[in-house]
Amino acid sequence: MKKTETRIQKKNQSAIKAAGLKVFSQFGFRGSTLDQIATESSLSKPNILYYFSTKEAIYEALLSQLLTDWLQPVRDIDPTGEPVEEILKYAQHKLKMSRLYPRESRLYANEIIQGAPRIKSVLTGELRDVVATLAALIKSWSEAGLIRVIDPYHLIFSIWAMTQHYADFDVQVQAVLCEGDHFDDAEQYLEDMLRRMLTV
Amino acid sequence: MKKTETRIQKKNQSAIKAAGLKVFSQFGFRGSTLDQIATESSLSKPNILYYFSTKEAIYEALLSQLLTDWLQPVRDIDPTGEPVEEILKYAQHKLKMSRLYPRESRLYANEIIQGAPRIKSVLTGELRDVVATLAALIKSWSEAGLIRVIDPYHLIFSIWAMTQHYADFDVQVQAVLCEGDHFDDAEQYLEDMLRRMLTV
DNA sequence: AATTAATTTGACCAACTGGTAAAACTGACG
DNA sequence: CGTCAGTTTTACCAGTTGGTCAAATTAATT
Repeated sequence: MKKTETRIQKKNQSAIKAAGLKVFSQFGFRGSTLDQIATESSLSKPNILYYFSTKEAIYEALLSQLLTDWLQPVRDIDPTGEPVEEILKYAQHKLKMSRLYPRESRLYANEIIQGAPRIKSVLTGELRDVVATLAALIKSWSEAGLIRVIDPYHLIFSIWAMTQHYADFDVQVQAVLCEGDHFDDAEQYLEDMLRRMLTV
Repeated sequence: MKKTETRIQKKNQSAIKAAGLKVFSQFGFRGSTLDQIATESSLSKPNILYYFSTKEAIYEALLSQLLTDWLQPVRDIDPTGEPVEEILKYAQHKLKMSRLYPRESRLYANEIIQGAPRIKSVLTGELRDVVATLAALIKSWSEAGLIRVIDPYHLIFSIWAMTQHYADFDVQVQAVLCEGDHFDDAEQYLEDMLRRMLTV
């Protein structure tokens, strides 16, 4: 039963998490060091370990919060709404998250690429269920003739792949195109693609 | 002027590269250790350093070979061929590489996510040029009325994103769907999508 | 078989790793 | 002011890291 969270605690914990996000998202769990996080957060290493008992605790705090935010937009899809618009809205939300929180996206990408050792149970549990529900909804829409017949799972994968690409592969996008923000173009392209794929 | 490469040299160098690929693709450069590569290749650590002077040398040997293989399919696109089929063929080739060489894909993904510190010059050089040429070709096709008007760069990005997704995020795909090979379904989905996007 | 070149090993190192312990400091509150 | 929980620092540790070196072993050549 915790009640009092000092103002200092709040400040330092969020500073550590911000620094951890920066470091972990770039180098992955094993490639990151407490010293980097210490430098980045302007705190001493033992001081960090005063708030988080281990390096892993920081990483897992970040991951668990991430997973919550990650799945929410899927749950926000309205089964009674207009199908094409609902899917479009979801894709746009996902793209906006890539734009606003690219580090979170890269942190997640790193974890998955490394075989998801710390969140595999969430993937086969919560994630799988949420996606199964969404896939069933999409299938029911296409059976009702509201959208074109389409493999719901690969549709979802394509939305994930394309939206996250602009966060995870940002340096490549920046290298191929000129430097700058390309999310508006990406959104337009994505909308065009999804409308083409979904309208009967 | 090298000519004689011992049979032992060939065997060990390729064993080291195979082990390095396995380790680096999972943990990234900083998260991987020579000891892991040594164990994986069944060679002693000093023996590895007899063939590659540093850990970085192994990593860079892998990366440079990868970049060559990576860009070739783009160059193989025939400007005089049937546009939709050429683009489709390219996407299928890319997907097949994800299927056959997922580790290479993850190695590349790791490098890019980490900011591409060792290949940024290739990205803004060779890659950018090759992609610019392809984008110009696609644009000329759409101007000639052979394919629908479409942003060539984001088309390319969407192909990259979707094909690489099945290699890089394999654990997630396996978790959401049942275990098994989903590349055939992915290919079908991708073909459907590209035809919808490209046909006038 | 002898000699030479190529390969492998064991012992070692300095720098860095995650983490600990206790002392020293700080700030809120009676 | 005193006190005491909350916070920070200094010094430290054992294990791991990339890498070296010379000696020992093996393979190729004469």
